[in-house]
Amino acid sequence: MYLELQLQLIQRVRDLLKRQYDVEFPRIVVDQPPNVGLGEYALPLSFELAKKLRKPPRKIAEEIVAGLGHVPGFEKFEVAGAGYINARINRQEAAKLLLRAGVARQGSVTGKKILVEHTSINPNKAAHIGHLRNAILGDTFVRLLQAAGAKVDVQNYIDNTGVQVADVVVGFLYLEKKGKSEIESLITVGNSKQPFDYYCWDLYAQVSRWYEESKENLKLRLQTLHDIERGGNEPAEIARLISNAIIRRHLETMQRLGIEYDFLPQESEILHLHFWESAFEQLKQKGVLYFETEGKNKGCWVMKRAGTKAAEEGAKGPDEDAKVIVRSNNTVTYVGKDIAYHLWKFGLLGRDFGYQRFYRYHDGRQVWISAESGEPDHPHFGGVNAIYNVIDSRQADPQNNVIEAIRGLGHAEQAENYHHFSYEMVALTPRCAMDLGYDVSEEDQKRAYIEVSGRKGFGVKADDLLDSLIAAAQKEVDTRHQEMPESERHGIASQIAIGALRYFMLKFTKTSVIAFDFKEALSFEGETGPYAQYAIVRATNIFRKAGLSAEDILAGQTDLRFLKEDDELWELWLRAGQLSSTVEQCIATTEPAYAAKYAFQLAQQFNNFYHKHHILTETDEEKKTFLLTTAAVVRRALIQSLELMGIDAPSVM
RNA sequence: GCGCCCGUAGCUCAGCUGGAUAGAGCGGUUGCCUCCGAAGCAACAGGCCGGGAGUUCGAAUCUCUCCGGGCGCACCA
Repeated sequence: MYLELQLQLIQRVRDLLKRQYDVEFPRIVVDQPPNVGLGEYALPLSFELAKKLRKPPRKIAEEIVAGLGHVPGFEKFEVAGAGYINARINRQEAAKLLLRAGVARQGSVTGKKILVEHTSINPNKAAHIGHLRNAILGDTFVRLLQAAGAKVDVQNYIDNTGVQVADVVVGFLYLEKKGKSEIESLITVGNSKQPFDYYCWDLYAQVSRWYEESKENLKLRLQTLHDIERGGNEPAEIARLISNAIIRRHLETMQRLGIEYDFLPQESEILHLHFWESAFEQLKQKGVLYFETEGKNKGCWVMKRAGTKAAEEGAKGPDEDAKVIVRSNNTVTYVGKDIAYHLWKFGLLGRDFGYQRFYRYHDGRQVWISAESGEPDHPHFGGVNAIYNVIDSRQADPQNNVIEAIRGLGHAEQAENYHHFSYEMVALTPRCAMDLGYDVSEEDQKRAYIEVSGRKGFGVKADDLLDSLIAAAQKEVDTRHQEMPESERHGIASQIAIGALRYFMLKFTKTSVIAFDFKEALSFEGETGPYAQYAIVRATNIFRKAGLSAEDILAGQTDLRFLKEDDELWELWLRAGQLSSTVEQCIATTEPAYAAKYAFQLAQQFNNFYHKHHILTETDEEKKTFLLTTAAVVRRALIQSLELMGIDAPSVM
């Protein structure tokens, strides 16, 4: 509701400026006045116009107000302060809009086909808190795009032929002397003391230490890596076995959080289906790559590194800054493979994966995985308008190189629609690390935070964290709902735990490093998911107690005149009406944290309202109906805002 | 050396496409459950917005510079 009116207002002002002053304003800034008593929109544009028109801002503001006349949906316009133009919404009309706020999405991404890649954990160990931030950010962004009317494919890239998988293969073959069948029995549920991804977590850390013992050990690593890349040998078969088992574990872990995928493209197929050869031809043809004949990169195919200045004509010597794409031994680097993969995403490669069914969710949704020869009947992936890669900020350089390669091939539009959804890492506070029993050097103890490291086996596993959260939530539920059957209490505890975890990962902006702290993450009070869930439960209880359904109340009649008289109540409605502007804001800035902020603030305002107005004992029937409608409108907006973040609204708490 | 990110209340963070009195949560102090559930509400205390200079009618927000912290810059992925 808020967004629609804002767009209408901007259009009217733009037309007026053109007509009255013959000026074009590319971007008209719209703020909100400090309090709703002054109106719902504030336009500071007269200040900027003052220079151009050589008139005092107040004078300009007055002229604009006079020129605007009546705008549908608005009550009036006023000049305030030194020259603000404040716009007042017609509250009753706006409220009617909000009451029947159907879906009718109309946003910047409506109808677009978008690919979001997230999670992309190396398939060699259990998922940890850093991976959770990635997956939760990605999944929430998917939900935001879908809410705005986009068609979204969710992909989880699997680097199944890289060093990390090779390391675990080395661990099994040379440290534990285990063969295929023994590994198979470790994978099979019931045959091992711990889940396979946990087992590999420890083995991976062990191998990393073992490498430091001798150069010989490192040789085995390289040899194993080459075997896996080539395929058709025992290490490669074991790698496939491990990778598939770990991917299943990751899918299960993420499923606990309500995170699902459509397609798992694997590096093995990018190699074996010769995606690179096709990309290489294009890159050579367009001159994006050139063969270096001197300097340190002699004998390699290289490209100009993104962000570096183009070498001037007279510059002597080779561009030592260049990024190597094909090594002098003719093998292709990671960025090279990534270029090919991203050409595929945009449908520019001229090749496709084979597809096989891999995993099926309870709701029937099917996850596909890449294969050399796939099933004949499969959905089509790739060939999208825009992509978002949820990848941590440390990979900004390689990501930019891929973008520049695509631009260099002449695909300027695709390069513009290639978004590196960059976020900062999750780290542990030294305190937290020591509590977990890790040895922390004196040097590290002085730091604000220590990076999580799979290689060192240093971190908090996703499943462990979720288990602790569920246990903590269940303790609370148990004391409040002794009458409930255990399974039901567990279900609610899970919803609360997921709410707490997902909200925790979303409340920080992407650019902020999360210094993980158990106390904060395990909290259900204050700015948390459960706080917002609790507000919904309170609203639900009102309707339950009154024997009414919130849906019926929304469909029924109510006297909206109270909105004219009470600024606080109107503010609540207004906030509820800002849900779609929040979605747009999140998408435009690729920042889901705004959705978290919005949900919390709305819940806060609702709790305030709940405390102030005792609805069920209200004696004025008209007022009572209106208050019930208010609760229903806010409840619906709260539920929708939590849905955007993948957080359920429990029936009770 | 070059590039990116961060520095706002005791702690953790919002606010940064310049705009009206700098916000929240936690922690601290103090109130509020015969009343729709207190996982809640209210109040108080707490800030040269890292330092300096500049642009502007106006700067936490933009520019420059310095200081402090983090992360990148492989013929690794």
